[in-house]
Amino acid sequence: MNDIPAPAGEAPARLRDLPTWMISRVHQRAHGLLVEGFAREGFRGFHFRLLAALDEFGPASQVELGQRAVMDRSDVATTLNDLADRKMIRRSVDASDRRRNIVTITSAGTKQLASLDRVVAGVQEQLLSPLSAADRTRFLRLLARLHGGDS
Amino acid sequence: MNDIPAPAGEAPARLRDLPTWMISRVHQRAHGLLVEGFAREGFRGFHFRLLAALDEFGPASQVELGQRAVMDRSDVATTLNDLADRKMIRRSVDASDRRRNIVTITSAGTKQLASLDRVVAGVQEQLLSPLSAADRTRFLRLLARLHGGDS
DNA sequence: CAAATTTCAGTTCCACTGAGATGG
DNA sequence: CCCATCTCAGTGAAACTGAAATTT
Repeated sequence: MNDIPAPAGEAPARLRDLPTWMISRVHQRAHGLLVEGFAREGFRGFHFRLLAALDEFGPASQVELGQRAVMDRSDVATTLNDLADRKMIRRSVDASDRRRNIVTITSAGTKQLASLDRVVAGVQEQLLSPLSAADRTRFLRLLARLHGGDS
Repeated sequence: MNDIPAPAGEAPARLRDLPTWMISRVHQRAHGLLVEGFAREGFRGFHFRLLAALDEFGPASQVELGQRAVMDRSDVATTLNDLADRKMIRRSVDASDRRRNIVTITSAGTKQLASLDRVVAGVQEQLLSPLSAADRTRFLRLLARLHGGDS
């Protein structure tokens, strides 16, 4: 995914010092750690996102889940198929609108989510490890202001 | 690339508050702005990265360029083909090792690079616009410490 | 009949891999 | 003979698109 080891400090200053470049590099690293962590448990980020949305907001339609977890409708469908196979979610038809599936997290799903939560927490720790607790707070506050600015 | 409008504040707190999530969102936004900006000039990020590396380090082999610009050898080859078609770089065989191409930026390339520099600067400004000058400095300093921690 | 939801197949885009060609 | 470099075709993953099936 575009990360060649790149002996530190070799990139042109023109790139190296760009905010967008640094953000991109940090993202690459975070992404890699997450993929690796999830894979160790046999999952992917999409699984986590959907389980987290279900856990936090309760049963929901697939469209709603897609909005919550910021996922394409198509990826929601295939990821839910996968989660259903593993008995971590259950689908039932919405009685009040039979076009709709109501997706519910199972207890196995809740249990797995707790385990993935630990993976995710470990990655945050790993990623932020160069910063002191106070600096992490400062960094995250600033990051939140950038992030909040998205539409 | 995974960005569905997502009415603000809908994501689960479990995701929304994660450093990795915020970084990912900021990266998506930055990436989108860059792609859009480069496209307006008829280029892509790869073009900019290679031109910047050439401008900063002078003529180089393709392998070297790949390391500088953090690009796959294959992407280097095809992107250079493109830049050569547009007369922005020139390839010549290294006399001391005829397996090697020496890639040189042309004056047209230098001129185009200046124009892409303006695009890139505009994106940095846009991305960081929610922060004051002082906060930008703080943010970038912290970001650099995370970024530097990569191997 | 028009609109919404889910699903599936197909497309597109991107990055990487493997191997051939050239040369040291 | 083996290694390095460049190139290109092919592979695989990821996300999106279009359309069918179902129901409102």
